[in-house]
Amino acid sequence: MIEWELYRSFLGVLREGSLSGAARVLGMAQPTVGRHIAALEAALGLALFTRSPNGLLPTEAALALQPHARAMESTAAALERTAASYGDGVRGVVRVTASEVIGLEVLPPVLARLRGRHPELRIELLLSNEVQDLLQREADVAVRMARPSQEQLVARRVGAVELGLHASSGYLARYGTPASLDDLGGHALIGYDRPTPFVRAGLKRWPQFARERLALRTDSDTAQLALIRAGAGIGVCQVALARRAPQLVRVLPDAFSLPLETWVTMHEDLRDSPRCRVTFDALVEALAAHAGP
Amino acid sequence: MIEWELYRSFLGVLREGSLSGAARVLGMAQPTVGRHIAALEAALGLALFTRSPNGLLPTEAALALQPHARAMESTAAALERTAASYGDGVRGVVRVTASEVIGLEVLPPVLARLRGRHPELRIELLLSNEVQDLLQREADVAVRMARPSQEQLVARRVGAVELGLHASSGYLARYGTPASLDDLGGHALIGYDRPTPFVRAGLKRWPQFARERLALRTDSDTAQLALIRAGAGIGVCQVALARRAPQLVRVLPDAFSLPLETWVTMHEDLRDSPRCRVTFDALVEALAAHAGP
DNA sequence: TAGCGGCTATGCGTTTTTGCATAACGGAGG
DNA sequence: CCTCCGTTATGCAAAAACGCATAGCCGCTA
Repeated sequence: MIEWELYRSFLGVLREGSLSGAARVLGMAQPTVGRHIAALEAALGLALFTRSPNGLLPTEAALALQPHARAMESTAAALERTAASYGDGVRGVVRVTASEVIGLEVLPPVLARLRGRHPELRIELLLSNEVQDLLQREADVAVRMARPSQEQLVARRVGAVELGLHASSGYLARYGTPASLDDLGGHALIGYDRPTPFVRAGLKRWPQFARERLALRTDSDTAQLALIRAGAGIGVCQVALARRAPQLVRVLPDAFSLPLETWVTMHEDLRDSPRCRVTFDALVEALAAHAGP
Repeated sequence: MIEWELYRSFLGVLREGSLSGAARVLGMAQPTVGRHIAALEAALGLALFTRSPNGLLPTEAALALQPHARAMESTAAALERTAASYGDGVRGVVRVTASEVIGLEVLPPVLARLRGRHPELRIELLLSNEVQDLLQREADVAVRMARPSQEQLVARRVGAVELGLHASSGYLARYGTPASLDDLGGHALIGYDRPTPFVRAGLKRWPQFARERLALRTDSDTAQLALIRAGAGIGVCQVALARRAPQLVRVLPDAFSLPLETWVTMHEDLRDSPRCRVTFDALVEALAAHAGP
């Protein structure tokens, strides 16, 4: 029987690339980590690393085992969070996931207010457009732009976030305001570099934003927003965000409008966890105010 | 940081219901397991079991944590099997999953022959109609009645297994042979108790097998087969199987025929593992012979 | 070329963990 | 009512794991 502790050291070495580095991260001594790796190699009957004076190089086998070890790690973390949710009182850690734009532009004041009311609450923000797996407890509460498909989730629709074309007043003063979608051809357009399925769907309705016609391409929504604000061109961003920035002007509001249904979700088992419930409610309230009906 | 070893003891106690029982299974001393549980409770900050003189009773929290711990366990097992697949030579363990009928009626001689050729090969048979997750390595090689949807799988179509209506010659001699589907109403029909999606689809074409019209209901395919063989009535089974049993007669072959595409699949990473490859090839060959074109 | 900073590997004393033996307790059965 | 079999909890000695200190190796830099 192989001790599960060995997998931890294995992961540490894999990440840090050396026994010493892993020992630092894991809070153990370097000989201990070395002995763990040796024990694991003996138990599995294969070489996991090739020793070298400036670190350990993982073998092909080690790389094949890495996903499993990482899965164990994230499962252990999920277990601990589940356990933590059984504690009562609004305290402890809540992992919140949202898109980058929401996380940077909308959540900070909400979370600040929330922590003002509950100082013992700790919040971990996971900003990513990839959908985290709430069932596996990679996150506790999620803000998503799509109706959650899985059962076992508490999901609340908070309205629709409207996307629209925007530019800075400075840009429009210099290059003029387009009067129709056809006018966009002569403008500096901001859009995506590698199209996701979602973007591809949008391109069918507005082919003006095809990749080759763009003056500025980036897959970062926040970078697109920053570019629009800086007067670099015309791009898509949330109408509610643009309204708060005095220099931003909406362009062709009738010709370009894309409402995104917005949902706040969490695992149904967390319904009775005070810290998650409080966070969930705060997010629902804030996003309902931010999003349209 | 919580030691992962503690989760093992936790699982053991959860399964055995007592510290002593868990200690026996885990190969440790009972005080050790007791200390592990105490340490885990202290680390998580909640009670996992209520002690009683004849065992430990899991709390609600413990039951909530159980799935996570089980996930860690199966991941660890998957990791070990992946590691084992890196050893060369046709030796070691291969986990094969298939439906009960295939596993009981078709595989035994195949596996016996296979082990005759490779005595150091060990085989674990997982008989279940639930689709095991090959990506998570719950099994190494799978025989499935559906085209695998996931990528990363090596999948080989081996033909189609035909299902047909059958009864024993004894039954037909006593109660007569139905001449049409409508005649089935007067017969003792054998079918499913709780319909799965697959069964429900079949019911649309042959409503004669609706639940309330069945004389014998069981969700076990093998039990249905045994009932048909024993002359209990008319039911559905694989034509290829019935052909091998002298007392079985096919009924209404033109009115009832259901071909099931059959696939043998394994994880693509196992392609270079001799033991998995050999097993895969043997299954493909045997099932191609068993199934029709 | 000498020195420095990174790494791994090895001995050794100490701490921690484990297993054994045993006590204490409760229910089942004669 | 007493005994037996199962359980958990505790004390203590043995064993295992750990951390510290150090030796040795390599590459980089002055």
